[in-house]
Amino acid sequence: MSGSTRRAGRRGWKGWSTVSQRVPTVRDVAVRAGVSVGTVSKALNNRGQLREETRARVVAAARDLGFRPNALAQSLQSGRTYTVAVITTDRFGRFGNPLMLGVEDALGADRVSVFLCDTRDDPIREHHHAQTLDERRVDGIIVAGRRKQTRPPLAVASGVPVVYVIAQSSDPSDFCVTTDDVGGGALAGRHLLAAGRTHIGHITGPERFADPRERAAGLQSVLDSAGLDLAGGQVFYGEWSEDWGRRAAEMLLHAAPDTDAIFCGSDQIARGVVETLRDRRLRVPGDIAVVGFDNWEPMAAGCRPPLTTVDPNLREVGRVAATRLLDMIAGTPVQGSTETVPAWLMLRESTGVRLVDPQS
Amino acid sequence: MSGSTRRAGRRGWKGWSTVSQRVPTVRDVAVRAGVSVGTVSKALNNRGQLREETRARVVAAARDLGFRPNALAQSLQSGRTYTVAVITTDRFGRFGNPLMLGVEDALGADRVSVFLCDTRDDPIREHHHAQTLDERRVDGIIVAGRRKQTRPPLAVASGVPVVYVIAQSSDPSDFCVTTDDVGGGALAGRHLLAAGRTHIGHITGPERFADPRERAAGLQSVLDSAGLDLAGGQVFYGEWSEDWGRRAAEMLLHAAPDTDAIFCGSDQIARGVVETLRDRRLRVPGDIAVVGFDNWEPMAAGCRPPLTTVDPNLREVGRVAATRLLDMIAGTPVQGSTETVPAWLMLRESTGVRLVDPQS
DNA sequence: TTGTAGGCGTTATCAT
DNA sequence: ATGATAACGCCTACAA
Repeated sequence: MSGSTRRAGRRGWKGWSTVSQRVPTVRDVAVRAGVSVGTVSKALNNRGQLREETRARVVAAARDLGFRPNALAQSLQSGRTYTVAVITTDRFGRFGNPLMLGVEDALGADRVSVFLCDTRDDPIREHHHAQTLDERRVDGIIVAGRRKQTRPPLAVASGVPVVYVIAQSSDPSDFCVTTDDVGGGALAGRHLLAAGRTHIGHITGPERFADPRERAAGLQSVLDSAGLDLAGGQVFYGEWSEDWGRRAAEMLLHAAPDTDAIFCGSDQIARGVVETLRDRRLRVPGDIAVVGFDNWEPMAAGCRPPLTTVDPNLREVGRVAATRLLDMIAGTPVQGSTETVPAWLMLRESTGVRLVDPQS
Repeated sequence: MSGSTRRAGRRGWKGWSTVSQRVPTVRDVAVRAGVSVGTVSKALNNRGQLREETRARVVAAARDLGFRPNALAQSLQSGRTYTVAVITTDRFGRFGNPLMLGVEDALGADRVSVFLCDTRDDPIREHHHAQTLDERRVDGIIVAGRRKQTRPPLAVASGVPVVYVIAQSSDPSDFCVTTDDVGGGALAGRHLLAAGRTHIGHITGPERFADPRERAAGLQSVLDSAGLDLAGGQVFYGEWSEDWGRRAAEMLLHAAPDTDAIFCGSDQIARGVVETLRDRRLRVPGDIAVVGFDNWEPMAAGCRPPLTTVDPNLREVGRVAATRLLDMIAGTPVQGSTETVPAWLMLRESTGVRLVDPQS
């Protein structure tokens, strides 16, 4: 509970009043240390020339008082807030998590705090957030979409650095960090080829999205180089659901009974596929190898057998985005207009890799 | 890209310089409108007595200049930042998502921005964040743990309202909002009883955690009232994994072959259980009904059959926590030291509910 | 080596 | 009805 007067606003405290314990300012520290406010500032920021004894006295006074510099006042005069915002349309969805982790990796080292704004796919909300962030004078903004698409630039005051993630701005001069879906598809394809599979099918999400199309293109290019055709003669586009995975697997096996590998556009789809295979008494990876996409741990690891899957490296995407943003804030011009982060392959058992137990 | 001098700090802009477009202040608006800064403030905030014509002129000037009030300056003088922080130990995990959604539900209406801080279960990190938040003068803090346990109070300046979520503070005077796991367990139990099941088993997570114990207690109390015993004669405590669900289901069926319902401590466990049941040619819900816990949509809905599951109502927990925090900030004393949010049951097919298609 | 004063952008009080 | 001015808390020239 603990409520007491801790603010300095002239309006004073409007709540129930308790002991009036003002939060200490440089002035209080100065009085206690028997010096002036200027000296306090210098002592606490290691600036200027000060006698060691004085500095120590000030530091001690600050410590005794529990002095915390007011970041608002500091920012007001420095013009830097050490604050950035992440605007996500993702409804705090699962893709946002690794991304945020990466962002914090990069930002945490720099004492930068993060405003999290969820637009819930509502342009009104987004605009509202953009305005608020303007007013708060954030140093920079990361705009994260969950799909590869082009979106209008964030309506924000000119001059605030913005980095787009996955969904890129329609303004070609804006900078964007994104995943490598073509590369991810190719990775899966090469892995299956290396495992000796030659009849590879592909089941994925909606064709109207760019992401699944790119993944399919990556796979296709690898098959082309190997002189192979897609099992079933087509990409099975559908939905991002387990159920689609189940149904599409039936279709694929019906069209191409000799299929010996299936690359899936998501781990959810892959789970559905694996379930159908099990129902049909087909062994994974014995008869058919399966590769997923996302490396969504609980989905992929919980699968039986555990799923080999393409990890789009979202955490790294977040880290890169934040790093570039910091660069822009510092004034270092970032080169290029889009940076693509390579995907990598998480090897589990669904493609026949036998993981060696380090214990044995 | 767009980088220009937009800050007012005396240090000036250290980056590459472009057109020097200062961000407009009340002063600029005042000049353009031909009035004084005080008048601008009144006009823009609808305060004091002003001629309508003047007000309009000021508003127009502000609009023309793209004026955005500097929130830092406002906060400095008002003592309110309209900013709260959510500190989570959850590594941005999945439980944090619905929680954050609820928090934003409550906060969004009030123009309050959210700092998101992830401690990654590291007390050092937590302390560091607490200090930063102190300096930023946030109006309040929500501390969210992912498990029901007692934790030391957040080391933060006295006077900042703090609401704990799920994990409660060891200081009994601190306020906490949490889930109703006993109630959730009871809900599951009553539902299964109502479905005519009388041999109900329970498979759940580690016994050392309070959450699974409470869920088990809730189920047990319902069984007691009905004069029934737990199928298998014990709660099957284990891990939060599908694999444990698979193994435990074998054990339970071995111990009590007449089991006709299984309540699982998580949706992941439930998926494992369902898989084992399918392998054994047992129909769900025909032979055995299954109830999960979490209502983790992709897990529960992707299951075949879709999983009836207890929804711990995390979004509501977040909403309540934020609402109470706003109350505390406003000075309204919150009553009680813990508020428990009721769980509810998401009905799907794994307990025999036949969902009526609204189309037909 | 230390103190003084001005300003960051805004709001509120008190003159006018 | 409007203007001038003093805070809010801090930092940094510049003066002492």
